[in-house]
Amino acid sequence: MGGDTMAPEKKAELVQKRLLEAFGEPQWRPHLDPISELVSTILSQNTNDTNRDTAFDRLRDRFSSWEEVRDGDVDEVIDAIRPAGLANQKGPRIQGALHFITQERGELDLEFLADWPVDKSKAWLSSIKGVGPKTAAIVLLFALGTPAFPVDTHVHRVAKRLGLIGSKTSREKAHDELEGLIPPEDYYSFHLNLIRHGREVCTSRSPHCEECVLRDLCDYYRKISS
DNA sequence: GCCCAGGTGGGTA
DNA sequence: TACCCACATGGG
Repeated sequence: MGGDTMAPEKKAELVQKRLLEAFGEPQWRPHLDPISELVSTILSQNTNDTNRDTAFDRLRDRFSSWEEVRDGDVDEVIDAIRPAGLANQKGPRIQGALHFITQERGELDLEFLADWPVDKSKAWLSSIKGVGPKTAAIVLLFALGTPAFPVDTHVHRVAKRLGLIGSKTSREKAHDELEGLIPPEDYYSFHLNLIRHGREVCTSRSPHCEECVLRDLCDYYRKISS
């Protein structure tokens, strides 16, 4: 109670605690190298994990390296990634990103970003067409272990309902707001558990089920129950 | 058929 | 700056 008067930092701390109790500490999954993570994340945009993985595997099957994807026929790339949807956009964007990195760095590698300030890395990645704040943050957090907090549709929806961010805060702004609410060492677990919560508990279809451990903190719940 | 899925860039006011 | 929209495939 009093969730609406609680300071956002305090509420975020409580949410993190409850999520850890409910789901545990997420395992650090064996992540992809940064280039593969970037391609995989572009493929994942506005689609589901199954379609992303199918498209990613097809791409790896048809090309033996990212250099070949970069220099290959765009129609072949598009055809390979068709299962992910939006292939006509994602194909050229993937090739464009690989070209951009090569031109800027002289090679197809992103490890150098681990030594850059996070904000600079974000800006650099976001300057690539097809790479927005979410994709940039995923590459930085998952593949490079850099403290960036990715905001996807689940994180955005749940964070708004909890009042961690304003009800009209855009997804883009939510990145900065949420990064200020939690310690960087919590980004990984908070991100994954918030998404798990958004997928399995407070989904867009069943926004407030009985077993939600965050009910008393949820502005949306208070709204619909008053 | 309809809705949703770990977004982004371009256009418009 | 802040909305609005096209983009496209697969599963429930």
